Amino acid sequence: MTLEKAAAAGATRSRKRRKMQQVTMTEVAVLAGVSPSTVSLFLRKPASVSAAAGQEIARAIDRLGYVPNLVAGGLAAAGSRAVGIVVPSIQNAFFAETVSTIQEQFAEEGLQILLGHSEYSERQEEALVRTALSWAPAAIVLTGLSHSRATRDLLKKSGVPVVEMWELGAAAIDMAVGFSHREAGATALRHLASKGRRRVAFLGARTQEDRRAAARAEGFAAAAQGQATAVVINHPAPASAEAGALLIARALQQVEGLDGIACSNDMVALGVVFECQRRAIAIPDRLAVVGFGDLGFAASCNPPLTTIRPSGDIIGREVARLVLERLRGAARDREKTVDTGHLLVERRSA
Amino acid sequence: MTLEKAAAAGATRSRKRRKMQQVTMTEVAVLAGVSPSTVSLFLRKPASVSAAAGQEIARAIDRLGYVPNLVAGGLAAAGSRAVGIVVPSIQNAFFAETVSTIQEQFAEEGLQILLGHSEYSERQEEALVRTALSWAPAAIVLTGLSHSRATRDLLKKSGVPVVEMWELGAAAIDMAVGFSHREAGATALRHLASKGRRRVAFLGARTQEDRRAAARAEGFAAAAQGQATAVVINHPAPASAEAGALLIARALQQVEGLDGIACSNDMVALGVVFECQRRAIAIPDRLAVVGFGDLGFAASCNPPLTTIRPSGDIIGREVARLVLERLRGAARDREKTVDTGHLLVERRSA
DNA sequence: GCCCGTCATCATAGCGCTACGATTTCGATG
DNA sequence: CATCGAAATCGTAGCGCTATGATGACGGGC
Repeated sequence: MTLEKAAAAGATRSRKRRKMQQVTMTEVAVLAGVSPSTVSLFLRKPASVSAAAGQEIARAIDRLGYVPNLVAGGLAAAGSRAVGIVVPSIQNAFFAETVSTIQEQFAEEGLQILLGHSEYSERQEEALVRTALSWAPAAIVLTGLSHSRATRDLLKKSGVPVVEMWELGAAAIDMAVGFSHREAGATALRHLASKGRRRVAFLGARTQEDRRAAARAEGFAAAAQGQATAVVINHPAPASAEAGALLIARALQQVEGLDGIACSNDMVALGVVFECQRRAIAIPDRLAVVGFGDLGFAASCNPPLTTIRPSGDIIGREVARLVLERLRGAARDREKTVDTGHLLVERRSA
Repeated sequence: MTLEKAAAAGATRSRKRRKMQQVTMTEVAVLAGVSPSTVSLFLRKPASVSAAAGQEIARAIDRLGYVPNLVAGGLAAAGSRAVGIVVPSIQNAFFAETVSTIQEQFAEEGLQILLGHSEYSERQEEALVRTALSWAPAAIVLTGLSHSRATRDLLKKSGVPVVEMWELGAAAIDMAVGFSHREAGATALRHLASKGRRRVAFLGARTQEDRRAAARAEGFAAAAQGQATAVVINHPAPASAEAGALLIARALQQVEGLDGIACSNDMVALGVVFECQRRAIAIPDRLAVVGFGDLGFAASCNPPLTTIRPSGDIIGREVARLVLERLRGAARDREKTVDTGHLLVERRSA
């Protein structure tokens, strides 16, 4: 009996867990001569701690090199200061710009970004959302409005703020920031038509997967009614200059007297420009070219590229703003969508 | 017995905390008819749970829509399944490719990426590392070998595995994957020299901040000794086609009889190509151009761009491999550095 | 001098999960 | 059929922090 008890006690005592931290908040508290609660309070709301105590705590933190443990904090507070972001591709300059802007805005607020890319697959997106939710994130940012049923359910059930970006038009899960790609496509068509182009083509890359590129193609085709003869030509590979060269070759072959081109991406337009140089097709005289994206090189091109600017940076800023406002307690139905529009940047190519 | 329980319940009663979770592991365990430990074990090492129990648990998870809480898991396990990655810029295609590859590799292992960009500032890098460490990450991946003293100290003290990528040459904190930029610069010079170019220039963007671009410039200049007259021209803005156009204009003005150019980035080379088209300077006949990066458009250019491929994807793969091996228990001194080298891709421009 | 409101600080009880060691189960063996 | 070892399962004690409600300290008004 007594033996057993002693043995049990001994067993319990020998139980050791590896700590993850060398310096904890408690140690800071001890050194500062306050309680851990006060240290925690100081870290979260410095204003509600007296100046004297605050100074003491700050000194102790500095002296000990204390690094707060957000994992423990997140558990205790029932929610972490991380935001999950899922984009189709990190390598796509559009999303890179947006993610970059969001990260900047968040860094100031101490929010971390959990990033994933889905390769335009709803299945992968779902897996990424699932992982992100495992982190009890403060919010989740997705690209576009098309998601698997399971993704939507998961998100709704979790109650986490959700922002869908880069697309507007269909119903959003929670909040949305973006613009209508249909309209952007229509803008391209109208611009070409205004330049007297009547036999035009839309060159798309990966439109089976990229619903937004597909929407631009649709908008382009729809706006052509009675204005011009429009065809849509697609390439299954990701947008690239190479795809552009291939697509323009096919367009030239397919459309007799082709005189205008809209591309789903400036990279594709760049390929068109290169291929036209090779074939000595004058841009814009014989062929007008409109891009999409207003990527860095668009202005330096020969000729400078007329393109549609989606303003990925503004999208990023607005996404960050919505998330931040929600975190600061804005009502769930405060502001649901932001239309960032699109801008036709007219240069020389069309 | 009953009284005690009641008393305890009474004391606790008024205290309420908001739960972060609707479905917990305990509920899964109850439904599956096993203990929480077994569920946890199943989730981490399915092989060490009997097939029958495993099936039951899987069914319960599915039925309840259970989403594991990695925040709690991370706290209990003294370390999370997140990896902090800091790159100078997400918008830079080099790093985008590497991060993209790393993310793919990690997704399969259930590792999350915490991403930040430092804008080439050691101060910002330090802040990002500090935040990342707050997440008790499984590893931290940094770009380059130059970091603030505080960053190095922080990292060393934390004991977290560190991989520095995209650069080799100086001492690494822990592990490193990359290549010598000095050598890459030398390769560019040697290639130009082999083509008989004797009056050459290196066009760099942002070399005060981008130490790697600076190293390429140095390697280029050093290799020129006795081979050619080399100058280095720099532009303070980030690499872009526009910068390329500006730089080549300055180079042409500065160097009489200029016949060879190496660029710190394919984007800069693209600007050079455009500007030369405008000025009717024949590439490569009058001016040979070597880029860096082998970005998507390099092969479609007019003329196709001779460039140096740094293999950002291979770097990403190797980074992921080193991290994964370390997590699986490889010794801290198992393998420290991986040289991914660089590859001259000869096309038509030089 | 007493009461009360305000502000700063504190003690405590978990957040949901995992590691550890203990315990049980079960087939194989002598 | 008892014995043993391996495999499967379980009970428990935290991981480090924050939210909550309680306590103390202080000052103004009566």
